[in-house]
Amino acid sequence: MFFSKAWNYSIRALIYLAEHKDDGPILRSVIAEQESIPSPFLAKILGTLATVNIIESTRGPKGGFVLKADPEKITLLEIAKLVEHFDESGKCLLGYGSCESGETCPIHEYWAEPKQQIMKFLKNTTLAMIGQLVPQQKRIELNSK
Amino acid sequence: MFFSKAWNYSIRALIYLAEHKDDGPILRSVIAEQESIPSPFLAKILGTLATVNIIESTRGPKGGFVLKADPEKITLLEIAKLVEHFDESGKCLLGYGSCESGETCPIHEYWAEPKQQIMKFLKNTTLAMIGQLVPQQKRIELNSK
DNA sequence: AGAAAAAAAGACATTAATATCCACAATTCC
DNA sequence: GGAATTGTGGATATTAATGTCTTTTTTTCT
Repeated sequence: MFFSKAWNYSIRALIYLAEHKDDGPILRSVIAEQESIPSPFLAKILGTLATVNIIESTRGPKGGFVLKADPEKITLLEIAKLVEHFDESGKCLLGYGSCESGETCPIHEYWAEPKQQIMKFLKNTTLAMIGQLVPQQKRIELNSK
Repeated sequence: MFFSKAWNYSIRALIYLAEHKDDGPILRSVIAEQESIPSPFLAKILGTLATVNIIESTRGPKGGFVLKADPEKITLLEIAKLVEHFDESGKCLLGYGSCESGETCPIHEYWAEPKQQIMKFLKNTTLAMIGQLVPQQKRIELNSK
């Protein structure tokens, strides 16, 4: 899968919140159902997103979650670093120590291009870009797994 | 890390065996020490590689493991499929079902290029290519983690 | 003030990957 | 044939990610 479920769920929850930015606080239970995310697990994710002020939470009746950050500025990389231990360093794929101290191990010759593309994807893709592109209907049926 | 430890260990063990192709059977304990791989874990990996005839095992004194397959034909993808559950399908990064039924979800627009590069890397990189390029000395110090 | 709604927090369970250990089987050497 | 060596297989432990449950705190509404 390349990225964790937590990352996957985070992006989907944020897209949902972006689409309902003006509807007032959204219940976790609603996001969980609409996006097929385990509700208690989502609670933790939303908690994390709230602590770094990407979203805002309010308690009590009429409470819920609202997107606070600018979707143009939320990148996939930021979420990856937040909810999983994403390794942004140039660590060698095979774990050879020499690659980090200037002298690159030669598997880098082959890995460099894919890696660069992945980083570009994570850095340059924003929530706004995804949200715009994913029409509501297409997201209704989710994978069972 | 993108790829599992099992994958990482497999590649490194195979490179070691490729370099000692003509030295007769190599002990698991030697590979484990030289490549800093947990010996009992390596046992399982070597077992897996042996069952699909990539390597050959012999028991008893003077026993050990010998590379059997042609390094030119062992690809990184083959190992990934063998020792981890590598998902080669075009499954949507965000888990949206529509992507698999012809209509691609629009995050694919951004993910397509990195994904293609990764697959190219895995399919086209062979053990022979890595082994040739990695000089012995460079591989001595391994990452602690 | 009291009841209900909702998030927050923390304990607990499950699963998969990683790692270790031990008994067993096969082989070699004497 | 017996002892030592080495892989094989199965049981178990550890860790991290995922998933669940319960209690507490905050807020709103009556």
